[in-house]
This record gives sequence, C-alpha cells and structure tokens, in this order.
Amino acid sequence: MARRSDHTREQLTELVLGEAQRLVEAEGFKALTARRVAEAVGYSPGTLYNHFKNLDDLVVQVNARTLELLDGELAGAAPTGDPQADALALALAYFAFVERHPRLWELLFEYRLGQGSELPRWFTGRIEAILARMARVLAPLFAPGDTAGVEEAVQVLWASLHGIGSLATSGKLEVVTARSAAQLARSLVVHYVGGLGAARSGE
Amino acid sequence: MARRSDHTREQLTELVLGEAQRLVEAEGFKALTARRVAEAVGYSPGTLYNHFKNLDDLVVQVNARTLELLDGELAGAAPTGDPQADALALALAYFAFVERHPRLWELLFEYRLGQGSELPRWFTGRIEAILARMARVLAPLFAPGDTAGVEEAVQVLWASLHGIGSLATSGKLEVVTARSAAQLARSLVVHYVGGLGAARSGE
DNA sequence: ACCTGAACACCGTTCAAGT
DNA sequence: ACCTGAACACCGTTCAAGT
Repeated sequence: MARRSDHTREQLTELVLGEAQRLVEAEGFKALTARRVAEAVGYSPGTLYNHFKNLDDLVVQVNARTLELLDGELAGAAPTGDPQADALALALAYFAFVERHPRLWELLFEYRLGQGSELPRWFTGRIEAILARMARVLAPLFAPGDTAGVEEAVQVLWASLHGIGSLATSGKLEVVTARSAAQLARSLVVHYVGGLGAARSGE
Repeated sequence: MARRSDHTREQLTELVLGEAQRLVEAEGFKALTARRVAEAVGYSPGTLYNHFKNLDDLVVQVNARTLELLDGELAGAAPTGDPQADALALALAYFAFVERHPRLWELLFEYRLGQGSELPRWFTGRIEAILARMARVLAPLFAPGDTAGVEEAVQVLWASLHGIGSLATSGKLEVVTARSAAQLARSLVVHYVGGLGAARSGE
C-alpha cells in the first residue's frame, strides 16, 4: 500500500505519542509496546519504525513532553528570595507532579534505555533548565561567584528528590515508612538547605 | 524424564541463583531471562518453574544475596559516636558497594517487579536491618525517645542515597555533573546531618 | 514515500508426556 | 517427584512487496 491519506506525517507522530502516553498512564510502562501502540493508532507495527528509530526513541519523545509538564509545574512556584522557602516550594511542586503523573514520572526516570540509546542533547538541555530553577533559588546562600557550590547543592537536591520519588513510585517507600514523599522532601530541604546556610554563616 | 541425578534440589537452586547473579553482573538485568539462565545451568526452561514461582521470585532471591553483601559492606563502617562522621562513613561504604556491584545494585533497586509480585517479609526485614545501622548512628542527634525524628532522618538519607545511586548507575548523573556519587553523598550527609544538629541546638 | 504483513529471533510460562 | 520439549501468547525489529 501507499501512504494512507488518513494522516499527515506530523499527525501520525502526534497520534502515536498521545497513545503511548495514554497507555503508560493507564497501565504503566511495561504496557508500552510497539505492537500495542500500533494497534491503538490503527497502523501496522512496521509503520512505527518509519516515524521512530525504535521504541527507545519513542520513549524519549514521550519523556520530552513529560519534562515539559514537570517544568510547567515547577514554574508555578515563584521565588520569593528566601532560599529555604523557595527550595521547599519547588520540592513540593515536584512531588505534586509525581503524585499526579506517577507513571509518566516512572517512564521519564526509571525506564532504562538500551545501551545503544543515548539521551539526545535537547533532552539533557531540558533537564538543565529545570536545574537552573533550583540554582536561582539557592544562589543567595553562596558567595557571589561560587557557582561550584550552587551546582553541587542543586545536584544533591535533584538526586535526593529523585530518590524519594523512585522509592515512592515503586512502592518501596511504604514498605519502610508511613511518611509521604512530601514529608520526607520537607525534611530533606529544610535541613539540607539549613545546613548549607549554617555552614556558610559559620565560615 | 525423571529427576536427573546430577544435582539435588538445593544444589540446583544454588546453581541457578549463581548463574543468574553472574549473568546480571556481566550483562545487566535485561540479560536475565529464564531461558538464558536455564541454558547456562544445562536444564530446560520449564525446570526453573519447579524451583521458582516465576522470574520475579528468582530476582527477589538474587536480591536477598545482594542485600547480604551490602549489609556486610556497611558493617565495616564501625560507629565512633560522632553522628556526622559515622553517617558519612556509612554513605561512603554504600557507594563503595554501588561502585563494585553496580548491576547487582540495579537489580536490587531499579528492577520493577510485576504487579503480581509483592516483596516477601523477610526481604523487607533485611532492609530494616540496614536502616537500623543508620538509626544507631544518628540517634545522638535527637532527644532520648524521639524515635520519630530518628526514623524520619534515616528514611530521608536512605531515599537520598538511593537517588544518587539511581542516577549514577543509569548514567543520568554524568549528564548533569562531573561530580562523583561519593562527592554528592558527602555534601548530602555533611549538610543534612549538620542541619539536623543545628536545628536541635537552636531549639 | 510510506504502509503492510510476514518473517526472524527472541521472550515468560504452562503442561502433557515421560521416567 | 521432577524433567523435557512443545505449545501458547506475547515481544522488537526488519524488509520484500505493494501502491
């Protein structure tokens, strides 16, 4: 058969990404298979490979949208100038997102790409944009020009929030605690950021 | 065919777990399939299901051994009574383990069990034993009897170390930083534990 | 240029048949 | 009691054949 007139190239790509996202939200990322997506959009499995390099490529493109959603969520937490309060607001916004879209969050951060698949540069750029939000908020805690200090703190918080989200979405947090992800995040931010401030004023 | 005289039940279980571990260490958990393990031990795939409920069950049993290894690693960091130094020693021992057995660590914490598979109770008990190590080390920071405070701090550190390990083993840390997992862990422990101490002395 | 459908090389899991 | 080997219902991915 020739190209079907049902959809343009762009429309079909859009359709596929939408169905993939729906599938993940409904059943988790183990349900995201090329064959099921193909069936959901009414094309044969082979057609997907005309639009995506492979399944990992499709995943990365769904994840790009998830990153956009997450960044939008964090944009709602406007900085006030108080590092501890602002960092806490970001952390709570982060977990509001995890709670609203746990399975998209898992696809974004827990799905392991095959070893042939590197993260594209535009993808890592989006993550850096999110980290930059945290950097702006923490900057007042550090001496002007101490970008290394700010960076390290941002990365520590980023990785730590990730860990809380990872244990929470996998059900491994409930095994060990009755506390919510948000409560652990609050303790993390309050005391880590507090510790940063204390170390600096004590120098 | 009847039972083969090659191995007793216990020997075969042992053999399977050993081969599964070897396979994961060599090629990562995506290479851990029932068929490959069966071939490695010289039995048919169906035989595995006589010894394990399913592949998740096999994974959990490999993970039990990994937890044992991890606990042994942490046992080497003997407490001195200084919470910050002791917590740091535990964190560094944790990442020494992650560095030595990254793929076993991934199977333990990043492999998602199917929804039919719950973690057995003896498994969660072993995790609690590890958390108890951290609790003993942090206890001096809290008022006597404030077990809730200790617990919360332990869980925050546990989840945060997990996050650093997760990003490190998935290659998502290098995307964002040149810092090592150990360096981020050091910053986390120093300032979080420092922040805990400051909050308490400032009460 | 792009879609189909078959094909290939894999999976996890079950189970009748054998000893 | 336990092992085999075939079977079932899936996978991701490729590609000749079609339009």
